[in-house]
Amino acid sequence: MNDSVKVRFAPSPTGFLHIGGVRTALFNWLYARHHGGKFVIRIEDTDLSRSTEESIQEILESMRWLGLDWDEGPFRQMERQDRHKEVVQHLLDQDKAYPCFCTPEELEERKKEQQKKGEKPKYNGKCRNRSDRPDAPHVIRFKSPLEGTVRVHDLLRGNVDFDIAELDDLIIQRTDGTPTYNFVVVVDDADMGITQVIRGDDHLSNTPRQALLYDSLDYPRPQFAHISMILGEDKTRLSKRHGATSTLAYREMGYLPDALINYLVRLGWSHGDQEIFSREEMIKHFDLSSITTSAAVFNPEKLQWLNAQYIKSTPPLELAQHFEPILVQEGVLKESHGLRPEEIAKPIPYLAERSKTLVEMAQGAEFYFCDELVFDEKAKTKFLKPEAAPLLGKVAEGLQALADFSSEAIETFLKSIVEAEGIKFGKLAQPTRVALTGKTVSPGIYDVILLLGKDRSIQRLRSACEWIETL
RNA sequence: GUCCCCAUCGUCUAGCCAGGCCUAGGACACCGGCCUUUCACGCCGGCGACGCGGGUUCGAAUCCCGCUGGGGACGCCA
Repeated sequence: MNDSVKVRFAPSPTGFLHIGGVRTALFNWLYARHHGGKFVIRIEDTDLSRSTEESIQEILESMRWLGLDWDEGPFRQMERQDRHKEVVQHLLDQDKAYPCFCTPEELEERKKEQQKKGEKPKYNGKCRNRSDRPDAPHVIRFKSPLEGTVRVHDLLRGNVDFDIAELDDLIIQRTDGTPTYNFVVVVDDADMGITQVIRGDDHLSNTPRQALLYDSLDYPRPQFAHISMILGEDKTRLSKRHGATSTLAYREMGYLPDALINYLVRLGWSHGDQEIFSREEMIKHFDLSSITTSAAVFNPEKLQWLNAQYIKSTPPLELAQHFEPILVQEGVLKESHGLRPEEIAKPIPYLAERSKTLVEMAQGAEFYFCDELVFDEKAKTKFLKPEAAPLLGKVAEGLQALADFSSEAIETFLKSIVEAEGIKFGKLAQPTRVALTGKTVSPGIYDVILLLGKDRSIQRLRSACEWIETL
């Protein structure tokens, strides 16, 4: 293991993990795996009012489903409070931080005034030099330098300069004694020995503040790489309205983790013209230098196409383990079905090339797994008509007599009927399809018969005939 | 408003750093055709972009400046 690389994914547990977060996690994971370094998960839960245990579990479950394994953690920042307090005290002792007694209301009012005047809203430094220490609620602010520039070196964008005058004295500890993000992120990254901070570019403007903190704490700064964000179709930040659905929702919609990962890796990263990457290939080729810095729009159609590719190329038995929960979810199978993976995998070869999601696949597999066939009413009235009955009867009879029950034999047999009757193949295939599957859409008709087996096929054909007679 | 980032087909991107090989390549989507027992798959073809204006240069998608546009940040959120 390469000790010189250690990266982290640091989600805040204030909701589910969405696509944007997954991509940040993925890039960190790939960076660690490519360099043989370590990937750690750290839960940024310092906002007590919004963090939930449920979110933490959902985030971790998402990571596991996606196969993004971590080497250390998950650490929780709240468990490191003593350390954070110690560092705050250290800053206080060195006169690099100070208590501020301004109330939120006061601050709010000043902010409004500044905005009215067209100024950048900033703390005015009121408590920066006050010498009294009243026994009143207060926050701790970092005593930022007043002038100069901070140069942040970004691995993807080069040097970015910020005017210190744009910054103000940020709060590092709240009134309730808990530390704030910009402060803990510095302390934790430094303590944990994080070497590269790869995160969304919404953090780029926080970086000068953090850089200043690193400097005044005498910590070496890590390297920074700010990747672009993923935008919704309207080109605004991903939100609940967009594709910012929970990662686990994609699982429910029938997406494969590999497809999602593959889709996401190509958002902002490329390796020539290659579109499909195995994990090994991604790890092998992943490189910060082939990352684009412009924002990417989330495109569900391409994700769906990739999903279809993965459904087609994943071995049936392997696909079965993802397919089974979807079959249950879609009500095709009962939770207590007791079927072995081999049995679940049976219809997959016939369904894979016509399914974009596992949900579609489950619907297509209904005829195979159900005991009682459910008919599509339109299909029934259109194809199960009196003139179809004799044909269906002949198919049933012929199948009964078929010694060699193979796809080829079935084909030869069905074609012989078509020839004898002097009809088009579709005239026979469609009613048969409806009789066997209840739908007008299904795998190839020989495959359907083969899949169902002789007895079930004959039984369904017969009951279709019986139904026609009741007309 | 201030600061920061970004800018190639509708979308993801290659090309840009080391200017000519670019009448700009690939992929998704879309359109047309072929295949065909349904739906698909697949195959073939088509549509479609260097935001604008200045420079630098023999030559610019590529370098520089400005503009415009988009995004982000400006929380006792992360």
